[in-house]
Amino acid sequence: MPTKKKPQVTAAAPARRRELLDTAAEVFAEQGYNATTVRKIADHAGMLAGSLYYHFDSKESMLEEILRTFLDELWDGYDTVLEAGTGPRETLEALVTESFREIDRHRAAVAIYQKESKQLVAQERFAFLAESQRRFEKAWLSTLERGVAERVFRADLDVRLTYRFVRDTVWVAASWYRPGGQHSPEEIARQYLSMVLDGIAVRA
Amino acid sequence: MPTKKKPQVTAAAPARRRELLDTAAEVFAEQGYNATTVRKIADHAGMLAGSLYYHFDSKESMLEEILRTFLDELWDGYDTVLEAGTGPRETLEALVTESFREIDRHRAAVAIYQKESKQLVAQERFAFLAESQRRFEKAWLSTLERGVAERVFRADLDVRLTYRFVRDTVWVAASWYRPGGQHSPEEIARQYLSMVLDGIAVRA
Amino acid sequence: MPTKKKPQVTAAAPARRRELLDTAAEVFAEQGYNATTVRKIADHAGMLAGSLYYHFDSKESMLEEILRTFLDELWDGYDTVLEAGTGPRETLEALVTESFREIDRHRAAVAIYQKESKQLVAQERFAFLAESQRRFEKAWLSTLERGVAERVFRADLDVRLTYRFVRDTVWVAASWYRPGGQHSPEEIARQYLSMVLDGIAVRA
Amino acid sequence: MPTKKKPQVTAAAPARRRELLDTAAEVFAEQGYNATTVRKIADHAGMLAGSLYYHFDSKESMLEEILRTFLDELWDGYDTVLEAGTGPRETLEALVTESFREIDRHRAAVAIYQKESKQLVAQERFAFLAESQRRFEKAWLSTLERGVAERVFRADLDVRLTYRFVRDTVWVAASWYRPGGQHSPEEIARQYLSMVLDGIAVRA
DNA sequence: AATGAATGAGATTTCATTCAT
DNA sequence: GATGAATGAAATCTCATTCAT
Repeated sequence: MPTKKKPQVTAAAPARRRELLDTAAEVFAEQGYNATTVRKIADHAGMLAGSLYYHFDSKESMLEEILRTFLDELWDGYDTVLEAGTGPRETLEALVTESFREIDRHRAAVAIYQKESKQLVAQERFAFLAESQRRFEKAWLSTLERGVAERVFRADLDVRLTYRFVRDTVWVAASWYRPGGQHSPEEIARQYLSMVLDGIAVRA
Repeated sequence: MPTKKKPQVTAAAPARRRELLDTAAEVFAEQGYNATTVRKIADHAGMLAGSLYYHFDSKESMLEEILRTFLDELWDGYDTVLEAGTGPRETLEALVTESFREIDRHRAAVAIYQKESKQLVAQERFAFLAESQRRFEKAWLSTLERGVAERVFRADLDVRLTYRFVRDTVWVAASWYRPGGQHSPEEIARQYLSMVLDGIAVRA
Repeated sequence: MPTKKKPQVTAAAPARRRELLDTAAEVFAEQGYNATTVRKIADHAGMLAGSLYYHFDSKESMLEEILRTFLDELWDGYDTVLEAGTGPRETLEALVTESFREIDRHRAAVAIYQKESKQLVAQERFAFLAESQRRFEKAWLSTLERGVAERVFRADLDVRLTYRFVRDTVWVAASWYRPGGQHSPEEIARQYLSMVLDGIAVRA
Repeated sequence: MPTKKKPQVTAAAPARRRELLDTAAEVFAEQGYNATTVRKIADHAGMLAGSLYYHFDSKESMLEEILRTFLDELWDGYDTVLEAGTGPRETLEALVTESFREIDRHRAAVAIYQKESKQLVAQERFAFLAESQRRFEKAWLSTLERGVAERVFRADLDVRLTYRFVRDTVWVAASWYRPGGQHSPEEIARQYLSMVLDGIAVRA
C-alpha cells in the first residue's frame, strides 16, 4: 500500500478520533469555542497540546467535524420523520421528540451549535450550517403551514413568529439539559409539547 | 503634573462613555465577547485601540458596565411590575411585555447576557449576574406558583420546567429581534403570550 | 479623520517600516528566509517579536515587501536602459552595469531573490516574481537576439543558453559581493563585461 | 533482545538507503532543506515519517550523507583531472566538463550544495564543506594562475574575480539543468567553455 | 482626548524525533 | 522494517494593555 499522506481527515482510525472529539465537544460546550484553548482540550484528553495535531488539522477542524457529525445524525432522524407522511400535529410531535433525543445524544454539540453557529455561518468552511438552517426552516414552516391549512394549528398566529417560537423553545433546552437526569428526553418532549400545543393557562 | 492619571472612573463626560459602550455592546453582541478585539471596537468608534483606555480600565470593565446598566434598567421595570400586586396572569403578561421592551431598548446587551452570562458568573467581578438570576428565578417561579395555586395556570405542569420554558421562550427572541422591524415589542409580546398561555393548537 | 484601520499595509509611517525591512532583509539574506525566526529579526531591531506585528501582517508580508520594493527599483533602472534605444552591445553593457548597481544598493534583497524566488513563485502571493522573470527574460533575450542579428554577438551560440549564462553570471555575484569593498559596482561590471564579451582566453 | 537498537549506521541494506537518500535529495533540492519536512520525504518514499528513523539518525544526517557522497565522487573526478598534469587550458576544460557531468549525475545534490552550503559550513558537522571549498578554490585558482603565467589566459583580469566568475558560471547551471534534456552535459560544457574562453562578442 | 509604538503573556500550530507494537 | 501515536521544543501570531507625546 503506497503513499497515503494525511492520516487525519481520512476517517482512518475512528475510535480515538471520536473519543477526542467527544472530549473537545464537552470543553467547547462548557467554556465556549473561543475561550477553549487547545491545551485545555489536550489536558482533558490526557495528552499534550501538540499531540492533538496528529489527529486533527486544527482546532477549527475539530469544531467542524463535531458539528457535521451532529447535523448528519440529526437529519437522519428528521428525514425519517418527514418521510413518514403523518399529519401536521403528529409530525410536529415527532420532530420535537426527535429533537430532544438528539439533545440527549449530542448535548455538547447542540449547545455548541446554539451558541456559535450564528458567528460561524459567515465562514466559507461552515457554509453547511446555513444549508442546514434552510432545510430546518423549511421543514418546520411547512409543517406549521400544513397544520394551519388543515385547521389543526391556530390561524391567528404569525407563522414565522410561531416557527421561531417553537424552534427556540426546543433547542435552548440544550443549555440546561443534563442527560441521565430525572427526566428522559421523551418525558421532556411530552411536557414541552403540552405547553406549546395547549398553553400554560387553564382552559376556560 | 499633579496627582494621578486615568480619569475614567470619574463620571466625567458620560455622553462619550455611553456612545462608546453602545458601540462596544453592538460588537460584543455581533461577534461574541471573546472574539471581539479591542481593536474592532475602536475601529467602529473611529479611534485607535489604545485610545479606549482613556475612557475605560479594560475590555472587561466595558462588558461589566454594559451588563450592569442593562440589569439596572431591567430591574427598574420588573420591580414596578412586581410591586403592582396584580394577579398572576396579569403579572406574567406584564413581565413578558416588559421583557420585550427591554429587548427592544437593549438588544445588544440582552444578546450578550444570553450568550456570555453562563461563563461569566464564575468570576467574582460578575457575581452580580448570579444575584440577578436568583431574583429573576424567584420572580417568575413565584408568579407561576401563585398562578397554579389560584388555578389560573395548569396544575399538571412541572413548574421548574415551565419556568425554563417561559424564560427561554422570551429571551432567545433577542437573538433574532431587530428594533424598528415590522413588529413592535408590544405586538410581539402579545403574540408570544398568546402562544405561551393558550398554545398553538386549535382548541377542541 | 475618521476610521482608518490597519496602519500596516498602508505606507503610513514609511521611516520605521523601511528601517525594519532593511533589518529583516539583512537577516533573511544571511540565514535564509525559512531559517530566520521572527524573533531573530526582532532581536536585530531591538524589540520583541510580537512588536513587529504592529508594523507588518506577517513574516511573509515582510518578505513580499522587500522583494517588491527591490523589483520596482530594479525595473525603474532597467526600463530607463531599455528605452534609451542604444545598440545591443551598449544595452547589454548598460544592463549589466545597472544590475551591479542594484546589487550594490539592494544586496540583501538580491541575495534573497536569488535563493528563494524559485520556491516562492509557486505561491499566489508571489506571482509578481514570475511576471518579473518573464519581463527579465524578454529584455535579455531580445537584446541578445538583436546582437546576433546585427553581428555584434556570435551566432554560433545557443541563445537561451547564452541568456542563462549571462543572467546567472551577473546575479550570483550578489552571494559574495560586499558593498564598500575594494571594487565599485562599476568596476566589477567592467571586469565581468570584459570576461563575458571577450572571454578569458588570450586572443590568438 | 540482545545489544543495541538502530542498525542504521551499519552499512546493511545499502540499496534501500541509497533509494531513500535519492528521494530525500530530490525533495531537499526542490523545496529547500529547511522547508522540507521529514513527512514530505516519507510521503515521497511511500512510508510514514517515523519509519525513516529506522534508516537514518536524523534529517541532518541524511543531508550530510547526500553531500558527502556527492563531494566524494566529485573529488574522485577532479583528482583524476588534476593529476593528469595537462596544460592550464586543457585542465580548465576538463574541470568544467567534469563539473557538468557531476551536475548530470547529482543534480539534486549540487542544487542543495549551492543553496545550503553557505549556511551549513558554520556547523562542526559540516566542516568538510569548508575543507572541500578550500581544495576547490586552490584547484581553480592555481589552474588560472598557471594559465596567466603561461600566457594562455589574459593577464589583465583580476584572478580572484575570474575564479568566482568561472566557478559560479558553471555551478548555477544546476539550478536550471534537467538531465535527459536536449543537451548532453558534454555539449553544455562545450558551449559554456566557448563562452568563458572566447566571450560572446564577435571577434574583431 | 487621542495617537503611535511597543510590551508581554499566551494562543495555535509545526515538526523532528521517539518508541511500543 | 514499518506503523501509529505521542512528545516537547520552538515558531508564528494575537491581543489586551501601557505610555510618552
